[in-house]
Amino acid sequence: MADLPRMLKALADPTRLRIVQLLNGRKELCVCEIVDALHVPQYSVSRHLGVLKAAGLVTDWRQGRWMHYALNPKLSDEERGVVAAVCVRAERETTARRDRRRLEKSLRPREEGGMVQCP
Amino acid sequence: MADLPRMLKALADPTRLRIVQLLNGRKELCVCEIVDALHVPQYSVSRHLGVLKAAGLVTDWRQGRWMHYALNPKLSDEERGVVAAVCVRAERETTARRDRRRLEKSLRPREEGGMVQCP
DNA sequence: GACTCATATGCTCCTATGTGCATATAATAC
DNA sequence: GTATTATATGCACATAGGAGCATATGAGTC
Repeated sequence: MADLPRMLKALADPTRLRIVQLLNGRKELCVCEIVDALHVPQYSVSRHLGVLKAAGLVTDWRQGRWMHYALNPKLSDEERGVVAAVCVRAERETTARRDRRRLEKSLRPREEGGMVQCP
Repeated sequence: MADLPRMLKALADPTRLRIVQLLNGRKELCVCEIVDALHVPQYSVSRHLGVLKAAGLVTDWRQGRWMHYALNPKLSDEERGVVAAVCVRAERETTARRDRRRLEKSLRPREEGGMVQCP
């Protein structure tokens, strides 16, 4: 929540934009899934998630060893509007499709195989 | 036009946000009108307009001594969507109302008085 | 307890960005 | 030409931001 410039600054980075796109329309993701999807170092994803959180764009919670992230449900309608509009525009980027494909790939085994993944 | 992070970064500054808000829904403004409305040094407004232009958000053209700025008509629908959503959210800021009021004030004499203002 | 997995963070380096001042440029008027 | 008005820009400074590496923390497992 809070100030718009901070929120826009948080969105104004290619990596963070890709993260927000993945989270948009999805309930939640844990860090490792984002790392797999983006092919970006873990420390980088973690840092960027920190920025998004500081800007009020996402919330996180712990479940066992996994940290889950989701778009902040407390965002106002206007703020959701901004995120939505940005995501629509971002869909044109070539990375969008690719990230989603990789995400699905890493999501499936965790969901199918009953292994204790993100329990 | 072109890349989204650049566009968002351009929007991610309080002063530039105020400028975009003033331009949004209006045909055009010249620099001095913006300076009057924002109460910000001329060199600052000029610099910020440069950033907005470099990001493809605005276009400028000269008319006599006046430089006119307007939202870039070449923005795609998706990009207009972003700008619109941001402006909707920005309306909540207290500065929005104040800037517009000051703008009207400096606009009126130029339009009424037939003096050669922004000819 | 030791070990492993998932994630966060301290540190350094480098680059980008905003501010303020003074000054340059560009167009017009005289 | 000089003067004036409107706008842009060079420079110095301070500060923020991102990348990369190593390491710390936290939660389970054995």
